[in-house]
Amino acid sequence: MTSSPAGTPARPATRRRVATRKRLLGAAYEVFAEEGFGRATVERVCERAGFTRGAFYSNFTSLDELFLAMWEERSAAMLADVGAALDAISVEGVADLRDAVRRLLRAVPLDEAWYRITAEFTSHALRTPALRRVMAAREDAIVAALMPAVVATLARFGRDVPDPAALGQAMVAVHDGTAVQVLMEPRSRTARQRRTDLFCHIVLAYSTPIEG
Amino acid sequence: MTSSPAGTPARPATRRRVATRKRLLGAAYEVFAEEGFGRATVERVCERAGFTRGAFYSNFTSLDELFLAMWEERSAAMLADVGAALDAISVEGVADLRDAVRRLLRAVPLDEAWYRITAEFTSHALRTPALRRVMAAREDAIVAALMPAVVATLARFGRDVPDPAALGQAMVAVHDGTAVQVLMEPRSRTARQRRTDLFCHIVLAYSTPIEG
DNA sequence: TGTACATCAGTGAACGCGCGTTCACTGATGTAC
DNA sequence: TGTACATCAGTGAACGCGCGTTCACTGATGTAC
Repeated sequence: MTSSPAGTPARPATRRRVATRKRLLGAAYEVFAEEGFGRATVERVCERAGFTRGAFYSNFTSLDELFLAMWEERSAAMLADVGAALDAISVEGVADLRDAVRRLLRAVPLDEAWYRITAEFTSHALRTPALRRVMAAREDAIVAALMPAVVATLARFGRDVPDPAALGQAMVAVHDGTAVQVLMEPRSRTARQRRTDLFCHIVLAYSTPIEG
Repeated sequence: MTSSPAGTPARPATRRRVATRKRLLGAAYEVFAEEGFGRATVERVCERAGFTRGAFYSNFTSLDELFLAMWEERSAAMLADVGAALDAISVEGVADLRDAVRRLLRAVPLDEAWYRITAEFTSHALRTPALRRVMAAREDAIVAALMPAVVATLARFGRDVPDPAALGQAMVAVHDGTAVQVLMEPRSRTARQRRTDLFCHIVLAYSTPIEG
């Protein structure tokens, strides 16, 4: 996934280069979130990062490449965060299922900037076959990484999940679908509460009581 | 919602003008779907419609205005279509609840171009307060227009819906969330089937058996 | 129905701007002694 | 640790393109008789 081809690139270039890449990736995050994918330009990203455009071309070959690199970095980081939060929940004491769901949802940050980037990436991926595969792979990775903790937590409340993959896909869909609603009406408590309700319903619908 | 201010504009301009607007709106639909919101240009839209750029400025003041006009027209049309399909379902004989859900989903076209435009609009709306309101209003209209038929159909299967608004919001969220999944993996039957399953679960979770 | 005229709607050329992309160059960084 | 040198990384100027926006103009459309 990094830009190094077959041969080992020894050290990942110089410190300076690493720092420059990092600043460009950070600037890309902000600019893509603010302007949208189509409106983001090399010029704006470099300006935000405090470089001239030449610096960009010395590190990336296209905005697409930069966007993808940024997205992979961020989504991997977010997956790790959520995973850790989930593990914490499954260890900590939680009162009941609804409480567990509430904590789970709090663990997934409803960051507007990140959501915008996701939406942009989705649109773009629908237009670009290679990105579709990247996105599908990421979703599989998310489901694979998170479901064990979800299943474990449900087991502690006496519930078995016969088809974890189906529950995973349902949770991702419901998360995405309700995230927009909540972000569109940030003040509305109703939207947030209904989101939690919906998650509880899903979790119950996809699990069965363990006998004994 | 149309561009006429307070005073009645008598005839809606000349036939020619009406035809030009229509062609521009159609071209906008295609170009926005293909290029994305940020990459669509006045030049491309006019080229697609077979006009020079001047024609655009004679009819609209900005791409934003054209986009919004197009979106409102299309989403209203789609709402009407789905409403009609729903009414048909609630009248026709359907075997069971799952069958009703399956027909309902078939009534909502999973058109990729339209989905892209929706995704673009969502991203854009998140960045533009005025558009947020437009989008929230549209969602309310969708729920208000469709729920009566949904509730009626459920009643025919002996189920009561205590909170139609909550079910409506849940259905919209699940529709949007699963639509991406299905469009991302168009060949996968699994995705489609899980989508139907999820809808069935939701419908059951938000309704209760009628006594007697 | 046909003709003459007025108004309207889209044309196409012009201007300028922002940006993508390249590249010779310079200052920063790392290495060898 | 300090110095000399080689390489590397980002600079900034230059070029050109695509596009937004304007506007005088012309051909199309509608109206009055």
